This record gives sequence, C-alpha cells and structure tokens, in this order.
Amino acid sequence: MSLRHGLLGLLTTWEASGYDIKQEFDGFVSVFWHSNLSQIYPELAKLENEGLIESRLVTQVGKPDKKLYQITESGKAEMIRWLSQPPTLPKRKDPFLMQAFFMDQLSLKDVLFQLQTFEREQKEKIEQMEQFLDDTSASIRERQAIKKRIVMASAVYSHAIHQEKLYLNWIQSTQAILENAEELWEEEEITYEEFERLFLQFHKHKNDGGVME
Amino acid sequence: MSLRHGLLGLLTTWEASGYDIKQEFDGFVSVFWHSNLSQIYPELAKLENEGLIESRLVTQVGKPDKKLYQITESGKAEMIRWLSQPPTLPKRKDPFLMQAFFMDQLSLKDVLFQLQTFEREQKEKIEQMEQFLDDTSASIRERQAIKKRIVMASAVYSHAIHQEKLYLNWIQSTQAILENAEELWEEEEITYEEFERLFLQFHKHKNDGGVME
DNA sequence: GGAGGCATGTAAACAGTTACATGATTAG
DNA sequence: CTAATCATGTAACTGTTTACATGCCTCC
Repeated sequence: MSLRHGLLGLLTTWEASGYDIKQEFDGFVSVFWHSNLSQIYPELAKLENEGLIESRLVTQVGKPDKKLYQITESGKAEMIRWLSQPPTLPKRKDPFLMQAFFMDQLSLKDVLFQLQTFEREQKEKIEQMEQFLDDTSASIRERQAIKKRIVMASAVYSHAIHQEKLYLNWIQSTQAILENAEELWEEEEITYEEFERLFLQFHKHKNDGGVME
Repeated sequence: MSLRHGLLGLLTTWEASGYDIKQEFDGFVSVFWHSNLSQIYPELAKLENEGLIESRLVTQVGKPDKKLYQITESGKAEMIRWLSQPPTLPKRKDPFLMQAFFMDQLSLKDVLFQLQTFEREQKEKIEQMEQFLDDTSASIRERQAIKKRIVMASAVYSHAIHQEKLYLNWIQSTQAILENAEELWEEEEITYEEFERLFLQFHKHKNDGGVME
C-alpha cells in the first residue's frame, strides 16, 4: 500500500489538489511510482475520511474550483511510521525483459528489430529525464528549497538515471553480440564450454566498478 | 496482461504443472516477473478454456496427482504475436526509492539505519543470484539446452545481476556521502551552487562506461 | 509429533486501469 | 473549431494478494 504514502509524503510539505499531485506523479515521482487520477481522487477521499489529511475548497476565476489537501498531525505520524518500517526489496515486473527472455521463438532479424525499437525509446526517455533535471536545476534557483529535501531527491533521481542508462547499455551490447553471431540462432545444443564463453560475453561488459566489498 | 504470456512462454518448451511453473517464477523468472499459485491456477484454467493450452492428468506414487499442461498451436501463435508487439517501456514501482525520497522527514541517524538494512538485504540477494547462476551453469552440463534459449536467458540474467549491483552501489555511495555530512541535515535553504556540487557528487559516481553515443 | 515439500484449488479483499461523464477557458 | 489544460469524480473491469481448505509423504 504505497500509493497512500506517496500522497501523504507529497502533502507533508505541499498543500495540493489531486490534479497537482498527478502532475508530480507524471514528473519526478514517475521514477519510483505512478498512478492515475481515477485512483488518486478516491484515495484522497479515503485519507480524509481517516483523518490523515484535511481539505479546503478554493474558488478560482477562469479555472474550475479546486480542493486543496493538507496533511494533519495524525497523517504526519503515519508517514514517519511508514518511513521507519524495515525496507522491502522491490519485486521486479518488467514486461520487456520477459519478452526478451522468450525471444528465442522469433527469428534473429525480428529480435534485432525489437531491441532496436526499445533502444530508440529508451534513449528518448533518458533525454527527457536529463532535460527534466536541467529544468529542475533552474527552478531551484528561484524556489526556496530545503537542503535535506534536495539531498534525498538528488540521490533518488540520479539513481533513476543511472538505472535507465544501464538498461540502454544492456540493449546496445546485446544487439552488438547478436548482430555478429547468426550461428547462435541455430537449433543446436550448447556445450558447457560454449555456455561459459557466451555468458561471460554478456556478463563482463563493464559494470559499475563500485564499492562492493 | 503479461502473466498469461509468462505461462505460455514457459509451456512452449516445457510441459509443466502449475506447481512446476511456480518454482520457475520463484527462480529464474523472478528477475522479471512474479506471481503466486492462487493466481497461476485460475489463469491456467482460463488459458485451457480458450484453447491456448491443453492438460493431461498424471497419477503419481507417494505424491499427489498432477495436471501437466502443454501449449497448443493456437497458443504458440498467440505467443509469437505477443513477442512481435512493440515493446513498452517498463513503468517503475519501487517502494524503497519512494521511502528514500521522503526520508528527509527522518533524523540522519534513522536514514542511515534504513540504508544499512537495505544494503544488507541487497547484498544477500546478489549473493543468492550468483549462487543460482553457478547452480544453473552446472545443470547446463547435464541438461540438453538449445543455444538460442541460453543466449537470451544469459542476456536477461546478466542484466538482472547488473541492475541489482547498481542498486547496491547506489546505496553504498549514498551512505558514504551522508555519513560525513551532518550539515546537510539542517533546516536550511540551499543555494544554487551548493545544489550543483551536491547533485554532481551523487551523479558522478561512475556509471557503466558503456556504448551510449 | 511437527515442519516442510508436493499438489490443487476457492473466496474475499485490495489495488490498479480504462471508460464514461461534465464543463469552462485558452491557445493555435 | 479543435485540441489541450484545468478540475473532479463514478463505474466497470482486470489484476494481484492473502487467507482458507485439503491431504499424503518424508525427514528430523
């Protein structure tokens, strides 16, 4: 049940309408969560019912009226409780990796086509993320922003970009390996030695050279 | 609707029971999908009803009887259709990244504790994945395995391990940055110059040094 | 005697998506 | 005059999780 804590978290520093929140979900928040209005509105109503948030109506000119929500003390407490819970490892669900896993059922030509399509879209996504970062950096200049908020946001967004770049990298090296190896696409059994060599080819393509003991 | 294609995909090369399939979902498949028996059984029944798979009963001694499923021609066609569909970018849902994003609401001490806990579990997960890989490699020796199946499986699994290692790396460098910077945890506003320096600290920690144009 | 593996399912609750419904304002 | 933005919601459907139900066999 993370959606409610996403809403609570945003409203901790923010006073916002459902519509405002959706904008955030489509922007920054999209790197770790997503939702749509028809789920957000009822969830806000529920949270208000439980006394974790409160609302006030704001009439506007030239625009429809809106309902601004803010967090209550009990909401803040719930948020702290949730943040202090032992973290759970994310469970992966990735339809493209699933497709890739079963792609031996396509011709090599078709596999390469699918990878190419994905590569194009993934590149675009990364460009958008970097664009978004530039815009955000600029708006930091104007907005009053608290240090520790920015610290955690930077940490999360930079990780998100790294993740997407790793994915792109993988697509590209997989294409490179497959392009020059039609012989892999034969209905033959593999020997253990071949397997070792093959796996290493995928696995060795440099990883993050990082801190792991 | 990827679960059905996961089932279909496994049954393409396999003849298996619901229980067998669940084992795969807890093993290799877990890097890109997960499900539980109470979802798998009804979905198999549905697929059989639609004529995409067929079953036969096998009586066993000392063990309960089981229902083995195999794919039909129409099931194979559906699988190919799905594999040829334009790939969709995975939508991220990561409760831990969400927690991290809102962790400015905890004390620095508590933040570090949460990161540490996650680090420990993530390390364990990676060790398990590498163990699993060793076991699989060994079983390749015995099983007859088709080259192109192994190619795609290697590509997917190696990417999955890289992803998890990147995550671990991130946790570790984030801890390192926060441990020596209590001043970040003050209720102060940030200047643009500070922000630039801060973000770069997170962002620059080496990434995959890969192929991106 | 109890825990865990093998094996199949149903029922209820919860989470998430898609479609429908409304209506004013603004920019192209 | 058409599409997009702002703004809030409901209804129907689909997907997922958790709890319940059964029962034999093996290992400790």
